[in-house]
Amino acid sequence: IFLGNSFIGMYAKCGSLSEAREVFDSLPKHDIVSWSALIGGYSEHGPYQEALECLEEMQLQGFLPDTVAYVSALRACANGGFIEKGLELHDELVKKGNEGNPFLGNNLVGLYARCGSFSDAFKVIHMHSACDITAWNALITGLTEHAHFQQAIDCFKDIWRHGVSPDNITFACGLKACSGVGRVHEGFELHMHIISRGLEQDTLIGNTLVGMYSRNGLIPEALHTFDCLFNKDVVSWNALIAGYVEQDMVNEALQCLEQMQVEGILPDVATYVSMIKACSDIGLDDFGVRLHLQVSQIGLNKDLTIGNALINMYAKFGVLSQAQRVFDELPVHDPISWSALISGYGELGFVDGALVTYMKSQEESVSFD
RNA sequence: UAUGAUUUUUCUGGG
Repeated sequence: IFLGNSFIGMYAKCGSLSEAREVFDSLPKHDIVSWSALIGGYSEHGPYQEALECLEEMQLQGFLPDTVAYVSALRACANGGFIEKGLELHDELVKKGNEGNPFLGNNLVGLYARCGSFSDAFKVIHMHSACDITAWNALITGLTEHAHFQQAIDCFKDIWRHGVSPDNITFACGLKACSGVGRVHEGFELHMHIISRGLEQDTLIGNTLVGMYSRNGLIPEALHTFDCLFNKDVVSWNALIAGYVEQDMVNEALQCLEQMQVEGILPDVATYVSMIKACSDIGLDDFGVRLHLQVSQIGLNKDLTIGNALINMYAKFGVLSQAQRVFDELPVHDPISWSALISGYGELGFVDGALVTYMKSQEESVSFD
């Protein structure tokens, strides 16, 4: 059963929920961990509703969920936006005497922050004694993701006043808040502060700095920060490349792609997505095709984000047959894949293709926003 | 000393 649980956990973590379910169903006996691993998978990758159903189901079968199972289910609520259900679960947990568990308070703050209920998030963080730095990090992240950049920055500064010690994740969150429109000055100040604390070589913080400058089109600053990093990983390169692509500096991006491999770092999904985007942006069709070939050789043409980028690229080049082929080779589609293909047909005046594709999407009940 | 939980950097369409 331990071995079975590891398999469930492994499949659940990489999002192969049907496989996880299969292993689960094939086990003669389950324990709390089997259920929690499965719930954890559904909470992360969906369908989120399924996580909650599992929680019910395990209780029907006589298992008493522990805090791990509950916290996983709470995460499903956060990801799926089921805020009411999340509160209900939280109440159950508190009733069972779990107030002292920091996972709980942290998770609740995360739930509120992700759903945009910031006054509630603040309330919990101020009242719940068991919140730690993780809760603050979640709050800053939530504010940033809802584009409340100044509030996120203020929150970041508040941490010191509350006597909580920031960790490297906190600094990354602060920097991300400063990456929002028009806040780079604060980001620069924070950069100086980070240097004064000797934290600029931290991989997470260093990469976040490169990303902040890069996203804001401050290429010289991004490049300088990048050059100063002792240990450049694939994320560092990706952050720089994304900046170049954004500025249409495709030659520089290309040089990065070569140089990173010279230095022994393999491009990953994010690298290829940026490069494919670069090709579609400036109409570099021959290199785009070469990239398509490359990703196919390593099986990444089945990756959703890469596939979507390729569909978009071929649609822009007017090669709908190839766009369709990439689409067909994808094991799963999301609304972005569908709309990239549909608008590709539409742009070129292939009304039939657009309509047929739209009809198919409706047969699969895809919803567009 | 190896089965499960909360926060974090780079990433996809159209506008």
